[in-house]
Amino acid sequence: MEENNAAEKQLNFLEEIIESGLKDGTYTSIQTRFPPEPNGYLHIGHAKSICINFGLAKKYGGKTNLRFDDTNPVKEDTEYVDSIQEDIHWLGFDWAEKHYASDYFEQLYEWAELLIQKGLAYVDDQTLDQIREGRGTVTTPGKNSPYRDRSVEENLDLFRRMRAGEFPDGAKVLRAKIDMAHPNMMFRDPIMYRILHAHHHRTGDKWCIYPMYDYAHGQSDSIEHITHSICTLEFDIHRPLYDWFIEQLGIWPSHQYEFARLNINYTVMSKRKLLQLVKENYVTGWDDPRMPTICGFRRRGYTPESIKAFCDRIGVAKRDNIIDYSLLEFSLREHLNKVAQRRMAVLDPVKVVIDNYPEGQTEMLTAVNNPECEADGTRQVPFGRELWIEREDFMEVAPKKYFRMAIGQEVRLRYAYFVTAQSVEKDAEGNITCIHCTYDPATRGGDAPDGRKVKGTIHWAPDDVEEGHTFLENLNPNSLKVVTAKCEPSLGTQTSPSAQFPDGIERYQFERMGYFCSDRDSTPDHLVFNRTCTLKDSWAKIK
RNA sequence: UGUCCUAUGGUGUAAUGGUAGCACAUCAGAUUUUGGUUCUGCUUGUCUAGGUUCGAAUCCUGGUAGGACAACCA
Repeated sequence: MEENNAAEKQLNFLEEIIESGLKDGTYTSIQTRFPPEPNGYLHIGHAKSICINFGLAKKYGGKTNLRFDDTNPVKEDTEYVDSIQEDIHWLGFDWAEKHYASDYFEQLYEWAELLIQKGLAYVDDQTLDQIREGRGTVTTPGKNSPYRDRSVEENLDLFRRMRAGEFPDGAKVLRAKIDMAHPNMMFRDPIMYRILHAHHHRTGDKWCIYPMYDYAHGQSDSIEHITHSICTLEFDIHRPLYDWFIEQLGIWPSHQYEFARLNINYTVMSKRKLLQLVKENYVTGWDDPRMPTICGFRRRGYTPESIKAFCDRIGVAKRDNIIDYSLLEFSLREHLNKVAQRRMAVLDPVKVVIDNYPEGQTEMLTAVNNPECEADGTRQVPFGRELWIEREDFMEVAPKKYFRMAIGQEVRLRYAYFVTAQSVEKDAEGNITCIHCTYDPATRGGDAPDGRKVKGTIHWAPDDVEEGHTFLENLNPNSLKVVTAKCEPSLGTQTSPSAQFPDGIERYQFERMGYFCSDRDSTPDHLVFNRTCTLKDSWAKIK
């Protein structure tokens, strides 16, 4: 008990902040939010943020809102708002309230007029380049705009006319009046509104001025009484401005906290780059199984549980990090090992003939569905004189420590018999086309009554009259590899997915080969599986 | 030659002035009708130089290294 308490005491820095605020009465419950911009699909990095925001609220009995940060109509689309909601639900989270920053446009506008009246905002007529130049650099101060000292009346009039659509895009902006020499660039009269005659996915053509992130985010948090506005490190420098708007407006004070974003080695985690992969057709879509998007991982066969377990393991801190991809795979295998039923499929088949097995005979053998879950029971697999094994499971001459099939080396065909290879047939190029074996009828099921052992057990698939009716889409990190495989018939007859997978995606372990899931392109006549990941392979290291 | 953030094994993450722990990875062994799973064990770490203290990963100062900020993006 004490040990458990000690373990629970190991809090991340956000949990510490929350607990101390709860303890000193700063707030009695917490409110978080997940604030995606609907300009792309969610990726594994967003999963971390989702787990933090929803997870923290759940842990401390608070609530989490979903808020679309839709302040830039030219990049946003309803396709993205739909996919984002689907992905959050698939991960197993649900929001207390759903909002859009665009719901607050009117309020934001009124607050902008208030700031103008307080002499804290002005309309600037400078061009984009002039503004950029006037801002200075990180090491040199900026210069005041010649329009900086317009009267409150003139600013109000101009701003209203901006809203009324009297000016073209880029003609004017509304700026906060702070300090053009401030060492934090964010304070050098940041732009609050720009003119954009663009159709918004929710507000249509109602507006032609749109607020900038810095002018919208904190106030949106404030409106929703977000106690902990959690974002990534690059917004750290925005926090003083976030606080400034809230203070000048005198509104409910939300507070922002920053954590280090997720990086995974070998993994592209930039929305912009992922968009490019899709737009330029390097991949088949946002849900291409090679994409690190949530829908990509879903199609690839990852489970929500494994992604959440991963997010749990990586922790939350403020230092930059690069997580080993192997940690993601570990979390995946950990879950799938427990719940995925086993099947046998031969991805790179070579023919085997058991010469002393009666011609024309077939028999049914019993195979365990999941050794990790007895309740999953068993299934029957047809066995006959001719069958298929993996090409890499045979060598004419076995090197040291090679325990698979070789001439004269007895191996077990899983759940079937001990067999010994005797000879091979080859084609003109010298490729093996058929392996001739003998079997020991006394070893039915895979055990020898005389107690003798074999070093290796290999999987196999029965000979199939319908040539190549099963396909496998086999995923490599950098390429799409499609192979035609042989598999046991039970795979084709599966009609209802395991209760373990409420998302309706069938997932299996193909013994000794890896975890695979049915692809949405799969049909009863033409099964398509995606390889989710391989099994750990200690033989590959020995080789 | 600015402001801010960060620095603990290979990778992450704890230790909140008192024995540097956990996970992944790696390596070795045991078990195994999956070279899977499971189990056991090993190796590897406080950026640096001072200071405070009985005692510093932790507090202070300087250095070094990495990162963020100069969109009318979020």
